[in-house]
Amino acid sequence: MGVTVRDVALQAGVSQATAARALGGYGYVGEAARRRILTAARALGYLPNNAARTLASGTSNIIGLIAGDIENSFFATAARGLADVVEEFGYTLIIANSDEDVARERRAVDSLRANKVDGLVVAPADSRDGTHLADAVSAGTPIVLLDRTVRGLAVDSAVSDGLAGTTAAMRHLLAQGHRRIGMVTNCAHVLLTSMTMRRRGWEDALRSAGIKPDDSLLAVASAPMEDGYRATLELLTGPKPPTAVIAANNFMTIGALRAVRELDIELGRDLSLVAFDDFELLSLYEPPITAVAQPVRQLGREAGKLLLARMHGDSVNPRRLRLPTELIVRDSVAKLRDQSRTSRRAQATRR
Amino acid sequence: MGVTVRDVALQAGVSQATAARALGGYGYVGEAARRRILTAARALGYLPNNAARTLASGTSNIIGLIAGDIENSFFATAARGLADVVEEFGYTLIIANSDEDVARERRAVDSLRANKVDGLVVAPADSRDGTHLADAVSAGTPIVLLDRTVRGLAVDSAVSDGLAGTTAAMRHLLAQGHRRIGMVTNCAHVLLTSMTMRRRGWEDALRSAGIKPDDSLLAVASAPMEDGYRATLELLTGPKPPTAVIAANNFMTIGALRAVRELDIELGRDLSLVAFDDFELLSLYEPPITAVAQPVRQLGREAGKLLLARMHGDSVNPRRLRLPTELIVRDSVAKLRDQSRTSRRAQATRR
DNA sequence: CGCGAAAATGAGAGCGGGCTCACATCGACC
DNA sequence: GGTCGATGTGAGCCCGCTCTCATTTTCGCG
Repeated sequence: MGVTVRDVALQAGVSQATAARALGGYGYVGEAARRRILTAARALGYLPNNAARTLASGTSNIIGLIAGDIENSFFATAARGLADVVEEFGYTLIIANSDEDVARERRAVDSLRANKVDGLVVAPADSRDGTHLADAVSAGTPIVLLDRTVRGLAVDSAVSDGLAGTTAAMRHLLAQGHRRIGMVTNCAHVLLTSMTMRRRGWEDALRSAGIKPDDSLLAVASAPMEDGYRATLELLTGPKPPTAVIAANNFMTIGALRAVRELDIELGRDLSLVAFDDFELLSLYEPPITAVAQPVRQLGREAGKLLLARMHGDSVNPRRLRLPTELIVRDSVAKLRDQSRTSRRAQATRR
Repeated sequence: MGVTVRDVALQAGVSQATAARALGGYGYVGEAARRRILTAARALGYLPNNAARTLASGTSNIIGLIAGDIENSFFATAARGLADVVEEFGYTLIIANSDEDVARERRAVDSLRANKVDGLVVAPADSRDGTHLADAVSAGTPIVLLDRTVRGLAVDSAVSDGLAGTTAAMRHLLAQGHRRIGMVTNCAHVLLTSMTMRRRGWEDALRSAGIKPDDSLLAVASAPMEDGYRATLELLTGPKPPTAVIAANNFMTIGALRAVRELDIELGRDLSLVAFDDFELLSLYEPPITAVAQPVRQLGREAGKLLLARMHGDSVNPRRLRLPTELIVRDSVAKLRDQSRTSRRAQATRR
């Protein structure tokens, strides 16, 4: 079907081996021969067969990324950062989705390994189940964890400092006088270490402020993602609603905003909100939303660097990178006024 | 390194050929032998080597997607739809970015072809340059175009009806009395047929309303993407600004919103806006933004179906799917009042 | 001029699995 | 009992490339 090295060799009048060397860029090839070979290749429209190359050399120059959900802008951005780094070294990135489901993640790992990826970046869907990841590592496929870690799996990882980020957000809210602070998270908060950290940040901050964490202020979306709307709705219409809320990731943020909008609550006056994970539109929202920004692209980049180092034989102890977050104060957080506890619904407002 | 068919065969006490048959799911294999082989495979942790399989069979079970920019939620969503369809048939999706640059697109096509993808879905970055795509097709790699088409390239395509979408938006604006209607688009509007169609919708609608299109109302972002902010700023601060604007894609929309916010213009009163391509946050914006919604996920799905059909030997004439869009009326479009022509800046408003 | 090392080339053995072919086995049917 | 088709199994070539090894050519230098 396709043009092969043999065809090119024939055309250039050299042996298959020499043509392969010129085309593959290895070994000795004389200048004249090389030129003839490259010319012939161009004329014939030669394209290397990566499958053959992979089979023969044992290395594919492909790196796999297993994201929780590529539709989440977090992963899209991280993927971009990762691609930037690895492509610079001639690697191709291939992306798979786990849908935050370990079974699918396992299948993705197998499929990627079957395709002989040289390395794997994974956002693990379950911090307690990493056997398939350990298998891959012991079979020689290096793995770097992204955004989350797995208990007992000693591999490189690049995550953002969710604990510090949440702590900063909480301190900000507490400083404004808030005491009843809720958090909208998803049921995966026990499975994803990133979520666990944010939850812990919430608890710890409350405790060290002398407040007993009230689990009824923890809104848990039942669907792995995107169900933040319902959870927030229940939280805000409950018997003792919070005066401030932290949305634990960007899907939860969108869900929370929808709930807030539907209840006609005025953000930054009757309810304070901090979003974990910033994105462009949050700054354009009315009011602009205070957010904990993560260096998402950088996260992807660092994961790529760690992986490349590991692939190139680096054998130091696993490095656990924890990138700093930044609290971006905008207008969605208000000082707690006494009346806000009694009448929280907005009364005038839009249109 | 890895466990091979031979290892499994040895362990199961059969020939390599029989083990391969059982593992590969082809040819005749006795029930007893099959059972022993599968058991042995599981015990040994056998994983097929896709490179070898691809080399031998000439088919990789991999489908490639070349997106303009995976960070654009449009492509992320379309990718999702595409993945849904092809994974159901056992194909793996691999995604590449062209950054809306033909040269990169060409490299991506080559790389994907080198990896022996069985089919390709491409959002072509240049409607005038499709030689590399034609090459691929004539070399036997079926291609389906997504979101855009290429002049003179007779292949399947799945796009949304941008002309009708824009026409609907324009009709809506004209019905509200607007005459000076601008459009924020990007410089690629000559390269991307999707953009061209939207622009044409703008022109045609004006013409059929008896208005001569004024090119100074066409704001063109110079960077391929994301520069919509500057373009909108210039448009709105120019000598004769429009009373209504259509943002031609979601990056332009975000840019336009930033500009509007910065100029302190009140949307839905002093300026009307319609966004082409809807997304969740537009409905939560203040005011909610009127948008032309595309069936993005469906677009990806249809592209997948077209590709699968083509790969499975379908040889009918190329099908050009054009999915309908829907105008979702929200509050960012206002009736034109006379005064809006004289004083368009908001005078009171926030903070 | 001759020698040895470096440079250039070719032959050919795999890499792991698909696939063809030859052969063996087993019933079923006349 | 013999023939035939269906079923099961193994041997071995081939996919396109990498890579080792042997061989030839080139070239610097005593």
